[in-house]
Amino acid sequence: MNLTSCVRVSADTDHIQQCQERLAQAAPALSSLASVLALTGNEVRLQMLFLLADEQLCVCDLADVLKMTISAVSQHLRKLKNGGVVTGRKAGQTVFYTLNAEHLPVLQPLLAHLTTQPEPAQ
Amino acid sequence: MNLTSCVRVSADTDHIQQCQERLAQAAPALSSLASVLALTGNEVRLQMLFLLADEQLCVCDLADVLKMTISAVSQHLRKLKNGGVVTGRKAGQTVFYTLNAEHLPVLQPLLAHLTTQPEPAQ
DNA sequence: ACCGTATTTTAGCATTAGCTTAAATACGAT
DNA sequence: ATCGTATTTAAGCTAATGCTAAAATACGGT
Repeated sequence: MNLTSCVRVSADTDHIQQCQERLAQAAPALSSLASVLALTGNEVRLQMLFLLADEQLCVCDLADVLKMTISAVSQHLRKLKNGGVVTGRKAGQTVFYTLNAEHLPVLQPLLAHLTTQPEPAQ
Repeated sequence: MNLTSCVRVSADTDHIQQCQERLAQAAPALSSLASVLALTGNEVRLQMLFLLADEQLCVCDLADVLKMTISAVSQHLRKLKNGGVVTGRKAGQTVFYTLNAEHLPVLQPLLAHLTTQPEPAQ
């Protein structure tokens, strides 16, 4: 049969449409948020953001701390930069990265979960 | 040469170690957070969570609203369920999904960004 | 100008993600 | 028990992700 939806009574079209409208209204904010979250959803990048929340760091520093290739670190930073999450400031030949103000409202509550002592889960 | 780090003076080992310790301390919370964010970082799943924050929905409803295959929706829900983000309650033959309390502290501030009118970016 | 350092970029590869299709399971009604 | 509906699962395919290795760029010092 391969129906794309159920036949249940409760599937009233009004309700479905109402949901779709709510989605449509939130759409731009939602897709912007999703792309920021996709960036933070990588463990390496989340570590970077956690560190950058405290102080600006250069590519070398991050590579040292994370024990990763400079190239790999640079590629992550590029993604974060393209996503508007971090900014690179050049000082001589080294580039210092900082959290970008644009998405701080999203980032800060997230990073807050990492500094507060998570109470023993019981 | 292919150095894994720079030779700069500012790369003092103490500082690097200090960062590594901060990371190590946050590690468990950080990797847990990263996996939740990876789940929310998908646009389809973020839409689902946005809808589920308002009311519980079944697989059919979500498929209708999102105009997606039931199978695709079900697979997204499985990921969310495995990640502890949603819970499925069975009622007859339909399964209603709800946001799980466990990760609400992370989710709610995120979803809040979607309901508040984002002021025109200027 | 040349060399060395810091960073970025490219190409290539292995792994993962998300979808489709089709089959399998769960449950209710008859 | 059988049939139809709701959901899950499995297999397969394509596209995206994250890494490595190597080349390219940017910049300072000599």
